[in-house]
Amino acid sequence: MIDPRILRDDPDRVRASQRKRGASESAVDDALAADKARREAIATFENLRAEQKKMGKQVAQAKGEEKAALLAQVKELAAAVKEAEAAQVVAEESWATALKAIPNLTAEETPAGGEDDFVLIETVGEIPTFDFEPRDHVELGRMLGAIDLERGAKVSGSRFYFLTGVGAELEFALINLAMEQAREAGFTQVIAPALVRPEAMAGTGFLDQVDDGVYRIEGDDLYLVGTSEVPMAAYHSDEILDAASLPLRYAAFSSCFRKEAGSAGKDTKGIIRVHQFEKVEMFVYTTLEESYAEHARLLAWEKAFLDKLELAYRVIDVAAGDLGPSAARKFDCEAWIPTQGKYRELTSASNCTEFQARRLDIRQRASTGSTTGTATAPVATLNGTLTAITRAIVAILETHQQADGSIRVPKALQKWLGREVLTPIAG
RNA sequence: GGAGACGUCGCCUAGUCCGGUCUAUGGCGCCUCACUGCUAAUGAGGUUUGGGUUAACAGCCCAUCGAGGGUUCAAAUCCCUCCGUCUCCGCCA
Repeated sequence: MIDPRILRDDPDRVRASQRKRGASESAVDDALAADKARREAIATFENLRAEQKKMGKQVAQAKGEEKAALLAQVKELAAAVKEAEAAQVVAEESWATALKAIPNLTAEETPAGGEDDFVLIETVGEIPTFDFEPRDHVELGRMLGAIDLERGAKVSGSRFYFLTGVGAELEFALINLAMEQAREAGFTQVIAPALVRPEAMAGTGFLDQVDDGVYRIEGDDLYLVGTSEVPMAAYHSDEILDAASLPLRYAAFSSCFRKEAGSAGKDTKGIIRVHQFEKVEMFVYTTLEESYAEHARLLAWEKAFLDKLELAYRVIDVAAGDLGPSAARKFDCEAWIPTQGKYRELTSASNCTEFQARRLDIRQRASTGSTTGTATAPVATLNGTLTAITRAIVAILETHQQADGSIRVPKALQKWLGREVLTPIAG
């Protein structure tokens, strides 16, 4: 959620952000009104409660008739306190609801508008050309014995697949390469749970997507994560971190599950859009001040990884309307997919500033204490994909294919794959 | 899955049986100051978190004893539900 103080002191800034996203400006006025009502309810309750406490002490000391008289008096007060407290709870809840309806404030640099209003930051690598008709990843995967879509559908349904043989090997190689890079950059490697409680989902802003994006486990109040951003954001929830320990950098591996209910008919072929895949996600806790530089670093690490895969890609500054509720700014890296003739998202880096940290109550405290006490402040959270397996495989197969359907293995992957070329096993 | 024990303001801990003087005890750690060439030791003070009010990180007030309900004039303390930890049993990669 956004900083309630900014909402109160500078509502125009929030309105401007809403405009940029194409989101409702009246949400700002609703939240402001709710804030006012909340503070009034708090004042009413607290005054009554203070009086009740004072009288309670008199009751404890009084004896006999005096006590009986006080009791009768304070009983009435107790009813009023109860009522005021209930009113306060209601006011707090509607305030929280109104506040949570407002997505994160967008960064100044974030372009206004929707999906097509992104700003191109740079294009890297040369778009591959072929002196033969390139095959798509479905065909190549079949020839290599790497991707089994038919049996995926038979066993689990559409948008499922088996990675077999070199397909499975490719996944492990990509993960090893990603984790090697993460380790060298100082990240702590993590295997994260793929099932989380509703609070974790809500804290990262994904619970709203529960109908068309997120799987819920029937009978248990658990959700399958769509990204390890969820468990990693909730990892330090309800904690106060030592400022000296920041930044905390994690590289988390987990399976990711997505319903894709809203994307019927999109990417129905192959493994571009699937219900389950594995991913290595960078997740960073740092200060708000440092978050902007860290965002740039995450992007640099993503680019370094795509460079190792020897892919052609572009980097875009995603427009406000396409950010998702948590992010203030987001860079997508999109790799060229030859048979589609366009760039497709492979990785993505978001700066969520304090938005998630406020929801999940993750704060920092300066390590040098003083007598006047140390102030706490929400941390900033950022996330960036190091590698999302299925799309990485699509890009690698299609980009590095040769006329006979064999695949030239990028140098950095050779060490982990143990060979320089992947050879078809079937025509 | 069954039985039991437990959860107190960084860590440990008193308090819970028998509700009010709990404005939550003490120790450790940490912070500030004093003393001393420096450090250590010693002494004094401070040290949960959030919110309201406010010019204020001053003062005052409210909440907070795992979380949420309930009983009561009054709950760390009594009752219920949930979460978590530990021990034993059963099952199982």
